[in-house]
Amino acid sequence: MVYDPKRIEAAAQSRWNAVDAYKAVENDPRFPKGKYYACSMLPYPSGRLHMGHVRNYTINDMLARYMRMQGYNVLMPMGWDAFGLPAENAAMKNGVPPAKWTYENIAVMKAQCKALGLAFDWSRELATCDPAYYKWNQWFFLKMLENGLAYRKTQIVNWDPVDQTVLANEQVIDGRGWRSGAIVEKREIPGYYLNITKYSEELLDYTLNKLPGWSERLRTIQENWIGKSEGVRFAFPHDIKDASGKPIQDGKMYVFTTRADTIMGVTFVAVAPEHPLAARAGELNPALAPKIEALKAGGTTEAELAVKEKEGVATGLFVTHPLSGEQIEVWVGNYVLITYGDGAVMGVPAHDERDWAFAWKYGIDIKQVTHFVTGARAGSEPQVDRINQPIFSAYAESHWHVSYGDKSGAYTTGWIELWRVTDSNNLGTRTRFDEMQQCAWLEGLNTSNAVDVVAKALAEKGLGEKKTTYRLRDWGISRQRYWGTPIPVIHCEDCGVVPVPYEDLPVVLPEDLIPDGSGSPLKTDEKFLQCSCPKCGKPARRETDTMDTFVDSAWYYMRYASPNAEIDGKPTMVDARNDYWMPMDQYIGGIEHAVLHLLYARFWTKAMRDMGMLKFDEPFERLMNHGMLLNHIFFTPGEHGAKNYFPPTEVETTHDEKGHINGGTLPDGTRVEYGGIGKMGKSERNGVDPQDLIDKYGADTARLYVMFVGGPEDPAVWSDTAVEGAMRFLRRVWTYCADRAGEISSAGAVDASKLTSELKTTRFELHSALKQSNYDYERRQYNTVVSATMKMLNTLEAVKPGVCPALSREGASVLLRALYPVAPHVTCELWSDLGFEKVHGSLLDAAWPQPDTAALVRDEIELVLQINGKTRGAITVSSSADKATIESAAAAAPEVQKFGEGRAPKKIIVVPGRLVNIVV
RNA sequence: GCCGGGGUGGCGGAAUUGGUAGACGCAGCGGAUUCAAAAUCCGCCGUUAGUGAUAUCGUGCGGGUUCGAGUCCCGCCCUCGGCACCA
Repeated sequence: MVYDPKRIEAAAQSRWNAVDAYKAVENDPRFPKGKYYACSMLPYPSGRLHMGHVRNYTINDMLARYMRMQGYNVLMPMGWDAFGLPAENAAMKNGVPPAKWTYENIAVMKAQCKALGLAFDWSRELATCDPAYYKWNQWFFLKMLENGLAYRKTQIVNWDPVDQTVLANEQVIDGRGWRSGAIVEKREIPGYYLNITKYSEELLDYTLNKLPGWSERLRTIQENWIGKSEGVRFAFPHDIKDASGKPIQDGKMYVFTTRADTIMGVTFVAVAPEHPLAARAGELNPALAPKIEALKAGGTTEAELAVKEKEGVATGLFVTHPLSGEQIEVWVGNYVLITYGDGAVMGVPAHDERDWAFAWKYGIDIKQVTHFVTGARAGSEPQVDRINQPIFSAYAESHWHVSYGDKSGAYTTGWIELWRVTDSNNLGTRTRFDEMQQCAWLEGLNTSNAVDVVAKALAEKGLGEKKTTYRLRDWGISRQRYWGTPIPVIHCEDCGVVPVPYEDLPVVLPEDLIPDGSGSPLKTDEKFLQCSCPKCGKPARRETDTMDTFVDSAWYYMRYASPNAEIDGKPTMVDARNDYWMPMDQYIGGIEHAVLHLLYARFWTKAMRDMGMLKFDEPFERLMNHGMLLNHIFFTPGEHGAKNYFPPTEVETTHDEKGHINGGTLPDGTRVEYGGIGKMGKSERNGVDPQDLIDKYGADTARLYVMFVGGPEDPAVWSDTAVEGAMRFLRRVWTYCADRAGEISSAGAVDASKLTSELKTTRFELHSALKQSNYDYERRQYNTVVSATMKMLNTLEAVKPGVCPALSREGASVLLRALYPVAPHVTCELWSDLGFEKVHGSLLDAAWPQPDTAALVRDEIELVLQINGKTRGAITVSSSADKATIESAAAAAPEVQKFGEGRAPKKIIVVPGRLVNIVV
């Protein structure tokens, strides 16, 4: 019988279905080791699975099946991130309501998941567009309103003119909307915010110290995102008045700095073009207004890339230095951001790179107030008390280099905080002058002490204090979209904004609307809009904004853990089952969610905890980011630098003399260029449809291939021929078992004492491979797990049928179990065909095979023989040989004479079981 | 610029953490089978020299530690990812 994946896989899947094989139950007595919750990130139902999904879920599936055989009660659920923009776009294009499109996609993708044989517990499936789910988004939103964690405010927001919606900061990439790519505008709009910044410090603390199961890489990304910065916020007093005669900002221009120790070096202040002082300067001097306006242009868009040049204008307005009392001129600078801190900075050209560039350009004083002191090296310290432009030439004459940016050691013009080269032969080591001079009261202090002293001096004058700022902002969740969770509030002419009462939830989103591109159809849907005010009962209007879809994904994994939750007979968001499964033991998903989703989910968890709804601090114990799937890119040049892409399957590749791909030809002979390797995607047309793979080779081959191609976290390049190889291996497994079905199903246990030495070696190799497989399962290096199973088969095939049925039987039983998590269909089929099921029970719950330690012991072992650390041969000794025996055997080896040049051994190093090294 | 990964055959990658570098697979070459092809099976497959046994060099580059370095240390180069006019 030939290997027929279609038949085998359909049969296996229907058997699993019939017994509900993957349903997880809390405290299931079958599993003594307790729970294990392994979950993949919720997919968006875009139409069909792509290879990234296959990889993600196969990793998840291998882990789940392995852990179950280890005795854990495994939960592996699946659901759908079903709200969002693509459904609206598809609706517009096809004239079908988003709901219909979404549910149809879900049906297709669910069928594909089943075809892949993934061990999901479908009884916990959820779709975030289901009112039974999003009701709890609304419910918790109202709770947050009550607790002050959600609030409404008008703010300048990022407005995407194409998508007609507000974007979060993180959804703006290079000044453009993350989906539409349109240049983002600033708009004032009212909306709801969630107070994630309340948890900044806790989120950071856990990121840095309490998430050992997260990669360094991921924690760094989150740390940067939270962006903690400790410094001093203080004011420059002034009496600049607005048009009505009132002092602007109460006569205090605030700035934030991390280097308050350099405050005596301030020679100017710079404000953002949007700052009130800039606006006033424009009013007072109309000639300045257009120049200030021009500085805005460089703000958040192209200019960032194009114009690195610092630009500014002097305003002719002055503020007072809070400590020295000096008059300091206010400049407007294009490098000052209104969105960060107070939109103003103190300018210390001697000690800040940007300030230096700015001052250098406009001829502003540069006043140095700290310098490097090391004294650790011989040679005279440079005498510096004031930096002026000519200082560069002064430095040039000595061996003290002023080095900025240029690693060659040549000095270039640029900002100098006087990095001193400490060793002329070692240009990489730089030391920082770290003590104060010039200001007697700061003399001799290092940076951090000086900051404290300055902060104290400012505090005494009531002008400032130490302050910690974070880059993290509150999470704006209002979206001017239709296909999302309705925000449960009502607008009443008399009472204002009134929350929907809990008992009226959910506010159901009508599912039959079709957006036409002119904004949310909710705005014109009277059936949805009309309601009465919960407070006064008068006719009122519903809120038409819906929630950001990151709300949906912030807690879905807890709903998996407690579907249809209820407490005392009443429906709830989560229940005690959540505390059984959570926190999640292993979360698996793409690195693209490193900040957005993960940070929101962590925040949401902490908010629920603080409302007494759960008992843990963090949702995800361990996190794995599977690598991207890449493929070759081929194209022909089009007009205006555009490229016409061709799927790699249509291209016959050509190679250069080194064997590297350098292009290819299409079936019609057209020459195409090679565009290198890139992420599989629609735009480059280099994606591979998993359905084609399943149809052609079967799910087991598709799974085996994506696991074998590389480490789970590494990027992987697609290869057609490697897929053929995966299929070939499974066919050999099938053939091996089929050819020996008789001897395998009837044989008894191996009697090791009766094996020939050749068969002992075979058994040794089998159990060695098993040992490797188990080791690699534990560290989740699934590509070498596959290697190990291939070794097992290679070893077993070398013994002819009939030679040792007992060993064939043992081999098959080990191989099938080790291979099962990767290729569950074919192994389950063979497990049952060969009669193992009758003895050991279902493969799903069979005991994981352990190597026989006796089989791993050999009578004789080969030790590598090294002479002076170079491998020169090998010696064979008894495995029980002691050190002295090995040493004398090694010393007697002919290689010692040959390579030792007749000298007597000085030293012999024996590494047990590995090698012996003779030093002569 | 700062932070974090990573550089190993023609290719994907392995090396159980300092102990035979290149496991396993792909591609390639030679052979068997076949009327032929596919499929399958057997053998070879880092470099240089040699008919060969074998020797030589070899894990991005330059040093170092060690009996022994892909692995540890110092200094570079390249590459991927994150953050950033963040004050």
